[in-house]
Amino acid sequence: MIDSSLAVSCSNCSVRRLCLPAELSRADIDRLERVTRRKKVVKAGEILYQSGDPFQNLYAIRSGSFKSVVIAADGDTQITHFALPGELLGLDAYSKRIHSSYAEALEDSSVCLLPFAQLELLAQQVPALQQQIYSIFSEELRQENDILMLLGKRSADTRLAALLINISSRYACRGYSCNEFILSMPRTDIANYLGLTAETVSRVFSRFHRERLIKVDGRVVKILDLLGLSEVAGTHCGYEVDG
Amino acid sequence: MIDSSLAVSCSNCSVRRLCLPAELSRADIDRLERVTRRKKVVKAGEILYQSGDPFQNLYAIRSGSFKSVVIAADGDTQITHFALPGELLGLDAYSKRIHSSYAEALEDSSVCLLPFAQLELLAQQVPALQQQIYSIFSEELRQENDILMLLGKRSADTRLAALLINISSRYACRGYSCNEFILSMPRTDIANYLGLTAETVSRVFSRFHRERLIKVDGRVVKILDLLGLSEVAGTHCGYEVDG
DNA sequence: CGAGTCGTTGAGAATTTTCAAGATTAGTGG
DNA sequence: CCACTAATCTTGAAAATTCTCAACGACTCG
Repeated sequence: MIDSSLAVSCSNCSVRRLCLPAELSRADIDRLERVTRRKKVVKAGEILYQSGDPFQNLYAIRSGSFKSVVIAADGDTQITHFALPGELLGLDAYSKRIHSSYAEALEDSSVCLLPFAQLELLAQQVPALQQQIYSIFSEELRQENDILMLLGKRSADTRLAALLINISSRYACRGYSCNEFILSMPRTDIANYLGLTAETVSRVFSRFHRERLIKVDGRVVKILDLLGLSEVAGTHCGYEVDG
Repeated sequence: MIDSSLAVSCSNCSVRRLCLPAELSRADIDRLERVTRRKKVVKAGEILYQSGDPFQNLYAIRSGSFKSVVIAADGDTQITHFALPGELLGLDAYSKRIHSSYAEALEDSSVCLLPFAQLELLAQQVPALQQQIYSIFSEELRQENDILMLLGKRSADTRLAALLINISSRYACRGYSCNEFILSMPRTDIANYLGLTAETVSRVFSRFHRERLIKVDGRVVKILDLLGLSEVAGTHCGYEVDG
């Protein structure tokens, strides 16, 4: 259960601001690190938390990736997020104290457990931490806007291009390569997420490949022409992409 | 600028929990109400805040409705939210201290201004208020999941049905009629939001009408067969609809 | 009253899905 | 290490859906 290797350094982590706020005293940092020390390994296909589970932790992804999935009344499932290394899972469960979606590892992954109750207590005593938590919530909402923008697109081309740029940018933010990466999710998951069929997703991948926008080999994607891809997407999806 | 009529009573407001937390002392409530007293009237088509504006307030909608719109790199616009009476606008701007979308009134509206800086200060002294703010952030994220679910649907029918149920449920939550309501946004806005064209939206409305799922007269919608509509939507979109 | 916006409907064009078959990859057990 | 099974991915062709372009009526606002 406990993983001692540090696949994602804390300095590249989305919760770095939370774990290592600049204005904390040494004593506060120690207290915080005591709270955020627990790690967990989740194998590909395993569930991190189930829909209906009580809310206890936030999860910071140290390595690997997850999908969050909501189950509809009729049993249909809808993928609502792909979570990448350095990102957070579970924030939406606070208000109801219950997870309304489940999170499944797309590959062997490792997460950092953040017990929210303890975090909350500490934040009451440390205003800087308080503000970090607001920031994280708010940033999460802002990134949702990028996703809504992506899903509001009408054509399959546009949506897939926007998704690729979105993922690329999110890797860039964490210091990973933004030109070449592995899509850890199967085509069916991408299709579900984008409101398309797996066949359409596959065809668009092939076409992008033929048009030399990207190089695709199974789940390995290399972006060859970011500008061209951006034009197809018609957006930067909210992320700044520098050279 | 200041509106003295109370179109939405505070007890029906989404921020009621924020404005009137149960565990506050009389003195704290007074302090809070001093902070949340300012109101603003926004006429149909007017902008509440512009993209790029500095973040200062949250806005609780007392009456009327808004759309939030993101402008893409290529000038394309994407509607990311419809905000109804009792709901909040602006939470996503906290982290960057700047609004990344603009909010436009869909009809003559009235909002309650919540200066976040002051709210934040007060929250540091009142843990109950702190938790309400987390709750509001988190609830906002959870509702985003409902929207992602809706946009992940593949057919126009399903998406529009899901949107109608979503809006109906949101009215129900605030104590308004969930069977009959006015869609304050034009068809083009619904289409933009759902990733469809206005013509398709119009056609689906007509079909739903013919199939006696709803009664449509321009922007007035009456739900005749909620169960049937839910079946088309394939989901309750996260809201419980009783009776 | 006239101009403009909004909503509806039709018909052909374009896109996407569906259904089906093969190719490739991944995982398993011998 | 190989063979075998299962899952994933790709591609094709026909069917279904949605979009585009166009026309027209209803409504609103100067």
